[in-house]
Amino acid sequence: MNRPSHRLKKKAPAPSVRRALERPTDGHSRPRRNDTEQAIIRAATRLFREKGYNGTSIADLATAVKVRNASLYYYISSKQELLLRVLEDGMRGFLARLEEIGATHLSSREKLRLALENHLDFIFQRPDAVAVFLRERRFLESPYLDRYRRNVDRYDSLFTGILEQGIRARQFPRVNAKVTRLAILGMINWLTEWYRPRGGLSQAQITHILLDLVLNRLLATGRARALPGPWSA
Amino acid sequence: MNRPSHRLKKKAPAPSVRRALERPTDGHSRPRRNDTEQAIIRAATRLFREKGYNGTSIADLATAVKVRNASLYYYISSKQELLLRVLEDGMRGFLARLEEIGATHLSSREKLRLALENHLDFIFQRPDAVAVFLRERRFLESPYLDRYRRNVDRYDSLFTGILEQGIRARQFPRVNAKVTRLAILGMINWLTEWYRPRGGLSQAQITHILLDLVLNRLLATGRARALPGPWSA
DNA sequence: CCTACCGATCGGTAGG
DNA sequence: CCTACCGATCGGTAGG
Repeated sequence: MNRPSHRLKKKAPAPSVRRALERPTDGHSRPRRNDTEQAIIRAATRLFREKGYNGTSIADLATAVKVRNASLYYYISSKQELLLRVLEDGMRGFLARLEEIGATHLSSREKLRLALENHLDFIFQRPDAVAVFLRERRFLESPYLDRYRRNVDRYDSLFTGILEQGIRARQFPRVNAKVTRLAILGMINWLTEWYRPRGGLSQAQITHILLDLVLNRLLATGRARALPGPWSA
Repeated sequence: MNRPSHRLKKKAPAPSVRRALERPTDGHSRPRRNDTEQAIIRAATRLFREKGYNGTSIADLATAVKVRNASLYYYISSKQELLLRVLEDGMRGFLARLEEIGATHLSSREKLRLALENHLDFIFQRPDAVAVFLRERRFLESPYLDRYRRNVDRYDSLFTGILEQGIRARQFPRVNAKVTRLAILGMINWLTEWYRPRGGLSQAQITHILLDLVLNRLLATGRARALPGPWSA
């Protein structure tokens, strides 16, 4: 494959000029700093999911955002810091909602239902962010890791709290809390590996089936067994 | 940090010589080709799990195996081929056993129990291989990917077959087979993310709890509910 | 946000 | 299984 000739001749307009030419002249033209920052984080999220953190180069990201490699360092200080920001951006809303649920005075069963719905909604709405969280956070190193670990711990402890409270209150059967928590998270998180928007099942169907599996089967108390839903066969 | 001086002086013995000196002079000294090949594949499995495929360099691997970078290419033809061999090495025994189980004339419930035990045994015995299979196989490219895909498909279809047969035979409740299969695999595969040999639970305990969750709760028919085991609370 | 540039490392080859 | 070597790419910096 031939190199593009402007690599050699250095005659073609630089990206910023090209963008200005392509941009509609309707007034709200120049992207603000925050817009570009957000664009970088979202593009990185998508690329990190697709190619992995270590498989994504700064050049890949610059191409996706349509700036020069070096320009990215106007917005981020390192690739590690970018990973941190991708993770925090992805986690923020999710964790806030889980905190709310934990703070209500609903029954453990209702809390768990809401927590699982929150979890599933999030996977459907930001699948790339969740996949990066699950697969790539292990590549975060000190000092970024330390700052981030609290988020993960908080998430674990909120979830565990709901489950253990429910077991103590006899709203759930006397299962092993630790393994059951991890089993439930495994069921749910595994969605990021197989869910595709054009698959045979809608988001509502999948949510219904999984909630039924967890609440009415895995954690059935022997009393309240729901009827099978329309999609359960 | 200072470079080791032999980098500059080129006086220290080369690795092969050093190994010969360190080797006990008891007769069975020189490793055979197959031994070295196997050592490479096992070291790669461990490194790919620890650092990811893209995070592991040929130099990392050469260091682990104690040969020069270039020497690895006497045994493998490319990093991609190495990944393929790591995956095949990890999958072989597992798949063979699953085939055996599928070919028996046991009930679906018994087949599923054996399939899950096989799956769990494998995670406990070869955690690195399973983790690499789950996380890194997506980095396998054509033409290696094509050759490998059949293994994955076979594994899926064997597992699905057992579950669907059991649902048709009314040995399992009328759950959605696809989602339930993925939920069970998620529960089990998630083990690779959290199991640590020095954790609070033994392999036997975890196996017992997870089998109880799947067979007696998730797939309870309403008739046979096992008593809670000694570790279930 | 750009041009210009860099040392380190990457996977891999030639030839023995 | 080694020495010697390579072109490409890596994440990142200087200076504007």
